[in-house]
Amino acid sequence: MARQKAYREEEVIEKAMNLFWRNGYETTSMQMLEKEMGINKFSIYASFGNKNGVFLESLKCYKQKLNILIDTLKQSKNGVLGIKQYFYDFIEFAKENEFGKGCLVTNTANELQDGANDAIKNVLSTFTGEVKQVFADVLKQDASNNEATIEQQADFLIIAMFGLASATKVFTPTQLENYIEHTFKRL
Amino acid sequence: MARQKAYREEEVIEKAMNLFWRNGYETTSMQMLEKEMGINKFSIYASFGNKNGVFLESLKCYKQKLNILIDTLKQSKNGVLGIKQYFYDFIEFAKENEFGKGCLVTNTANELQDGANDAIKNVLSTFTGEVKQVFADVLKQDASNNEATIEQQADFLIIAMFGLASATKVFTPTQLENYIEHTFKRL
DNA sequence: CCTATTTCTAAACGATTGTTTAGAAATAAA
DNA sequence: TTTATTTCTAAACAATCGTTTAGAAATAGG
Repeated sequence: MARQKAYREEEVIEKAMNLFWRNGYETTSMQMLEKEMGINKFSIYASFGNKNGVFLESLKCYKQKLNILIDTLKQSKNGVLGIKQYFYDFIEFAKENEFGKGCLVTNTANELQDGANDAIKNVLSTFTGEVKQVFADVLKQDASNNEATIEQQADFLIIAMFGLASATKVFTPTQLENYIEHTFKRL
Repeated sequence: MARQKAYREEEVIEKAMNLFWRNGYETTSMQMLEKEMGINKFSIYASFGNKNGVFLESLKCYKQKLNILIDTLKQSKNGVLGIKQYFYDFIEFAKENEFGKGCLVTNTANELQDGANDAIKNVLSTFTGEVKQVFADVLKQDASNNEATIEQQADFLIIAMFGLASATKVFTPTQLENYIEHTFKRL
């Protein structure tokens, strides 16, 4: 063998993920990634193939971080109140300054065009489906919900969550709180 | 005087607007604008200054189109049901193929970074404020609503609308309908 | 018709994009 | 210490970005 890497891939990919999270895919250039990750373009390409590869690994990294919130939701026994708490937890998770930076997945969905990379599209739809399933499982805790209403409520909540994620980038904390309270008022 | 323009600015800006609406600001290049608007780069710069100028005019054009829906809402006498109808009207307004293309304003808000153009930022916040005010005015039709609840409901609805606009790009018509029905169920 | 003025064509501008590459620096194994 | 292999630096790649410009084409007023 020979010379050894001067960086750990899990460490630099987390820095890349934060850059994509704040700036989006297109706005984040290889030059910015070089600077933020602290390694040369050569090393980036050697480790991740290309910009798309860096992004796909960043999505994995993001999912790991979000899974902490989702696991908390899975373990909650408060039914729909657990989901409400997840909404609040997400706001904290996405907080940057006064406003938030949204969700890396929904940000990407918003930015994505029709001709976008299929691998990325797959990650996005898989991700959304998984979260919706967790919502549905939690809603099942209330035995009075039949299958059809659970499906409808889960669909409603995943779109509400999608909207909230985008809203964190533009609306004030008070407005977001107001939104969550109204969303769960009669659910 | 001398040679006359071979195009009408209101016509070409509508084509530009549709391009921005479908593709976003960054993804839309001057080359694409040239092709879609049917005029040369020179003419674009002569008429609108630069890419940002084209975009600002496109936002005005978009607002004119959306104002038709908003005027309908203003004239409705059904209280919150008028707003619900506005939500449905918007989905139709944003429809492209199976999915929608969102709202040019909210798409831009999602795409925008902190360092973005101030003129654009102003248009966005002004626009959001105006729509929220229309929501509030309509909610006042129900005399049982006091000022505080009107403010809260208007805030809730503007975020719900913001989320719906983004959601049209990703979720199916059935899911969107489900979302609207749940949103207005107990309002 | 001539001239002044404007629009249009088409090429080029410098900067930046994502990606590649040649060669120096480093290090494990012989 | 030499050698083989890998990482790293730094420069360059072609393509595209938004923008500018020189000159041809067109036309209203003299």
